[in-house]
Amino acid sequence: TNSGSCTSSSATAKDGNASKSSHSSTPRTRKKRCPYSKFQIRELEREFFFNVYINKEKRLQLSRMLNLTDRQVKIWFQNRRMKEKKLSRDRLQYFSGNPLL
Amino acid sequence: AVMILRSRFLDARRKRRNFSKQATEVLNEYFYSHLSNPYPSEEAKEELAKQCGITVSQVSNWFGNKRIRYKKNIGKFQEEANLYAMKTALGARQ
DNA sequence: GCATGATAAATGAC
DNA sequence: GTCATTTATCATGC
Repeated sequence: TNSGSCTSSSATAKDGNASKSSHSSTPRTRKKRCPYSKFQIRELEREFFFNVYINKEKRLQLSRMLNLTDRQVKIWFQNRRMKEKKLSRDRLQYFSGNPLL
Repeated sequence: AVMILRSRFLDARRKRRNFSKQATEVLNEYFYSHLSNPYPSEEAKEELAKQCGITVSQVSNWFGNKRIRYKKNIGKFQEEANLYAMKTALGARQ
């Protein structure tokens, strides 16, 4: 859908530096939330299907392929595991105590 | 039949339905009576969920949305805040 | 047309 | 690592 804004054109090598300035007033901008593309999601989901925990090598490889940082891929897997856990809880609650069947 | 249930579950997730008036009432009462620290404990969430007839996750969602939307525009919620402050004050009198 | 509930990135506590 | 949370975005209700 979108193309130009979030695709991390720069900062591929080092991201999130300059956080050190420790001078009293640097609001250290929280990274703006940018939704990932369909392609990125598909590849992330594909890898998640094979293994819920991703190792460092695959993470680096995947981050390069998808033009994301290691940190972003790592965090995506963390969030995805939490999502899976919540889906399990919802499924259990939904199908439990069901008068049908 | 299983497929029916499954499909109903799958699209029942993002199909949003507004909470009942009473549920919103209960949630707002808690929120505005804990305005200095609107972070209910896990036990409080479970109690609120039971009272409102919703899940704990829905309670968490409601408080998350409420906190940030209140913070973003306190003025817009001033009237509502006064209303519930009045309500709790009256409730405490008896 | 916004209000509202749910979900998706991102952070931080632990 | 988990997990509650913040924030923006999405999808729907009305």
